[in-house]
Amino acid sequence: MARSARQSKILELISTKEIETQDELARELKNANFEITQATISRDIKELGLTKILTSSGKYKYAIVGSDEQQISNKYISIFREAVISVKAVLNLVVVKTLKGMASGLASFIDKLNITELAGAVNGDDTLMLIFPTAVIASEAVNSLNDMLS
Amino acid sequence: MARSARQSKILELISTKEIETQDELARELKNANFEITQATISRDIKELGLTKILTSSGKYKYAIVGSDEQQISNKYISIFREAVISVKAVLNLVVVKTLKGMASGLASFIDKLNITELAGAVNGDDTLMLIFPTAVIASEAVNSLNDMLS
DNA sequence: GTGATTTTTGCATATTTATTCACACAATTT
DNA sequence: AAATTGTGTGAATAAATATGCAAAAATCAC
Repeated sequence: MARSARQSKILELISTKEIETQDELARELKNANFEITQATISRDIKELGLTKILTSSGKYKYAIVGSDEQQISNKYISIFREAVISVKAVLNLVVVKTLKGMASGLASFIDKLNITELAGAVNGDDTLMLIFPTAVIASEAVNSLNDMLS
Repeated sequence: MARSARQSKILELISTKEIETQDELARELKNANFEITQATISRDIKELGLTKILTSSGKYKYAIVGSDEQQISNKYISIFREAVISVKAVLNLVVVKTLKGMASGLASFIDKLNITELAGAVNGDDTLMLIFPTAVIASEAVNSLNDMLS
């Protein structure tokens, strides 16, 4: 479990902060109580298919980026499976319960999916809320998500 | 001029071969008669905003990838300007004459633009041909391209 | 539980990439 | 023409990243 939690945290960190190096990521993870070395981060980054991209300010930062094929998903789905406890629709909302601390990493990933009907997403520590335009679309989304989990 | 030609060649190389390191790119450039060191390639790669992405086989290779903002274009447009001699429509085709050797680098770049109406593109050494569904669309494309050049 | 097997990790180091510094050359100013 | 300024480059090196290998941790079969 620690592995997925750490990778989920990595997704969160790179999407909320401008992480320039793996050492920097190591320090951030240390703050979040993941005691880990640069070597392991290098491996995580490869698994997650993350890469450095150039920002407008001329610095490089890590980001989630489409790989060659759209085969990225597989690794993410497996993190998804480990992190998610339940998925339910409430009116036009989808509420996803996750293990503690993993909601934000998941949110970053879902953002990258560019789901057209998704109006927005907010998250706490162990809950992720997806906002859809209608209840019908929300319940369809619950079905797709549950399919992905099984 | 050598600079743009070299960078154009880099675009061609990374889109036709799986280039894994800057040293490898240096060797390929040497074959194409660009005598250059890894240091300069590092700088070219940063200017072009290229990054390594993970291929499905688990190797890293260099690729053109969307940067943070869509500000990539600027550098490419300047290569474009130096390379292009003329742009003309012929029926539903657009024929772009370029300096010798620069047509294929340009083709790689145009592919990345994901122009929806563009049915396809082929190139020789100094000519690039863009195939559009109709003559009207082709002549509109000529106008946009000429705008970009002025 | 025990032992066998697989996975994950750190350490040390190899490999790869970015940068500093010095210099060559071109364009511009005086 | 000489001085100045700017740009591009390589050599050397610093910085960042990937990896071979051994050990630790987790998982599995019994």
